[in-house]
Amino acid sequence: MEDTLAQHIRAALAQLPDLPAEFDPQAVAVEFQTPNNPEHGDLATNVALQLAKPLRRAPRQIAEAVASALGSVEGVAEVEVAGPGFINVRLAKDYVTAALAELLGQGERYGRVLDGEGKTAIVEYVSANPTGPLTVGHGRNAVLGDTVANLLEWTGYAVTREYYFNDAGRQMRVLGESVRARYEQLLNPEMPQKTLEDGTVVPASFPDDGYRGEYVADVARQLVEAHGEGLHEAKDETPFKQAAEKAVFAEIEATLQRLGVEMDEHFNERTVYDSGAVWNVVEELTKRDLAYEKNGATWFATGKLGKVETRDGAETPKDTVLVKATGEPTYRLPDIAYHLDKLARGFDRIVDVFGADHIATVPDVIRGVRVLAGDEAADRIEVLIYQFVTLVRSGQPVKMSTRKATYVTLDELMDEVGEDVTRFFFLMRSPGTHLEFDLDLAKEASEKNPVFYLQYAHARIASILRKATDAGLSAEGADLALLSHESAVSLIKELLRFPDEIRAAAEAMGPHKLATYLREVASAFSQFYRDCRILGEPEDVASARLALATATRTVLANGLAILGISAPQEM
RNA sequence: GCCCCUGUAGCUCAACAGGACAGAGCGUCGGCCUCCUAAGCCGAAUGUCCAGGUUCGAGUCCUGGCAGGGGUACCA
Repeated sequence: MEDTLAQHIRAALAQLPDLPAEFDPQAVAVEFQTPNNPEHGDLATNVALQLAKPLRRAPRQIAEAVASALGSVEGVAEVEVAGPGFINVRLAKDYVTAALAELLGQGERYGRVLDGEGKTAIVEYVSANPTGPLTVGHGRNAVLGDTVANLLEWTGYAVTREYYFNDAGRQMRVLGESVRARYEQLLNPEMPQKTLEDGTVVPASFPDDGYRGEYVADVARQLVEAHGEGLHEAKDETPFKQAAEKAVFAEIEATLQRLGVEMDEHFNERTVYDSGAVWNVVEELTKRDLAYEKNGATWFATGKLGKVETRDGAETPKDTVLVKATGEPTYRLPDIAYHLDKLARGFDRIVDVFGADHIATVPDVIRGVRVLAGDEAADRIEVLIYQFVTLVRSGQPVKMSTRKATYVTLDELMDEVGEDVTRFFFLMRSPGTHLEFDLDLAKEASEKNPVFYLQYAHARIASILRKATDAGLSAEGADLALLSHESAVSLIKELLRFPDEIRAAAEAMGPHKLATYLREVASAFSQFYRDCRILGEPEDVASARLALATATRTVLANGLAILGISAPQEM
């Protein structure tokens, strides 16, 4: 519809007298919005206002000319010029009912759009190293990534969900050492102990920055059961590390499954070492004179690529370390190789979901990719940065650290508030805003959580449909033109926005937009429910209203499916 | 110091690539169940951090402050 109107508008513009020579009506971008004030019609455009300056004439004058050309467009009931020059369009009733019939026909496919048809996308998310259970912070990442992946699927993309991890770094070594210390302690409870700065009492061989979570001792216990003292002679922490990795990954997997997150691929960072891709990056950069040795380390000449450091108002080029003097690469190097790998796999869109602490590192990776694979390739990478989650308990912020075990796990959160609430809580806010998670509120007030509002509306409709079926009513062949009540009409219009809302949420990578929209749908339904009874009405009216209820359930169910939240039949 | 993100109702957050009187939830106050789920509906109150600027029009863009978070590492 919007495209049709846009074409008519361009045609009308072309008919205006005395157009400036450089003005091309076909090039005009015509934007429509759905006004928040119903008095302003169903669709509104501000083209006349936008064009006032280039056309050098009054906006209302342009608007009048355009408006008069839209009146005859099929499906348009009324066109008016309002305010400073807005063109407001009201849709014809039969256009609206025809669209509703179309919606009903599509059923569980309703809302799918074809923007990405035939294209592929990869979304990398979670990507927690196996050093401990997933925490609330990982939860935001997991749920955001998963939902963005869903949105891309609904917009036509074939999506791969990938979990990137590193089990070879320093963190893992410390974890292995932590397990070993606990293991030794189990074998010899009398062994010397020490007290860490936070008061924890640990075996003397426990690393000062070791992992203190209970799961570390659990792994140690399992090792004692399986091997007895057999590992006592191990020459390094390797067997302990491997046991820990296995146990932690199993737990992570279970947590994700519970959250409704299922990955397609797990990508081990080691892959880009084993294939030599990492050293290839260094070599290629060196060839281009963009990498060099200094003080025993290998540097990426990001300074030549525009990276600067500002101090006291003076800008100086800033290079970046790729390989430390110890021979150990920094994470940027494998990250570049990993992104080249994703590009080589041919994805049209490459989405990374990162916490705010990655903001500074992203540009380095992009620079590397740009140099080695070109602009087109680099532009295929999109990074969704989300701000941190602040946990609040008893009105106090909780400092979280996996090492110190002062974290709240995702499992604990789900135990307390449920999986649906957990997902919704992470999705209802824009990724760019800090998320304050008040545990007490989430626990105590979980019944008041907005997610129940959506689920309630769905359950209510399901109940009505059951009763209607029992009463022998059917929506089949309903005369939708009978839906004339104001509440019914605005509900229909709300439902018709669904595909656009999905597109908007996908483009912005902002699932919260969909969450907000679904609330509006539920609200519109509640009003319809209040004003228009179904059971007990004359059969033709009941049938039409039943069709509208069915359509509403479709939108709620499809929307909740995208958000990964259950749509209950009863509550 | 410098860079990035954020600052909207008592609290937590929306506001669709600047658009027409800034919207929800929770909380507060007041109404509504002889009728399909009251986990609901209806009504009331409270407002864009501060100072400039651009624009027909600014919560949205620019400049300068102030506040919170994150970066600025041969940690991830």
